[in-house]
Amino acid sequence: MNLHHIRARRASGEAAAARAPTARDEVVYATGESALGKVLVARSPVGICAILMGDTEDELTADLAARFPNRVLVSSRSRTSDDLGKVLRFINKPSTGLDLQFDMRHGTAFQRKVWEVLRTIPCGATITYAALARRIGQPEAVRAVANACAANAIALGIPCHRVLRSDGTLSGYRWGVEWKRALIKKEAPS
DNA sequence: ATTGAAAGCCTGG
DNA sequence: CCAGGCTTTCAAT
Repeated sequence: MNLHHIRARRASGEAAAARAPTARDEVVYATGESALGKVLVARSPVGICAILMGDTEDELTADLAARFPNRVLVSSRSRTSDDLGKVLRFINKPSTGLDLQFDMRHGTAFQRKVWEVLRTIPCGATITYAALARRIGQPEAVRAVANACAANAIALGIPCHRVLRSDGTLSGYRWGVEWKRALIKKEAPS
């Protein structure tokens, strides 16, 4: 295998998907304005690795930096405009879905199990923490499941806003319960 | 109906 | 190893 092959595999993202993320994997990001507030979208060579919400750009980039401490962060509107567009469109009309590839390599094995199940919850539907725990085969790990939801960096893409308490009430949300309430309302079947 | 405590289990420090 | 969390269940006001 020569240098060209190596370069090609790196560029394809497939090799990157197989290995653990390294400092060589740039994280490219940009922020935008949605109807509900500011949003940040970030991608690695593998896919979208973060979708964050917040009130100010500083807050958003600080959040990103905290989640990816030893990666090179690159602000680039041009390299993220497609992604950002999709996310903003999704917020306006969630029923259209979010067609993006995700990079969930950060996250423990347990967390990824939870996130995978979460991705199967369709727009307009909700699930309970207890049911989520059952689905991953660990019915007792309810509280750990909630923590896994809280650890999710890919808001909207991994729809942890569709998780409610067993009594049907709205529970916490990393980005504030107001966002959660607004998203669920927007997704509710008319 | 409310409140409190304990259980159960993954994480980060 | 320990403390704590986007929970849940159960017992006691």
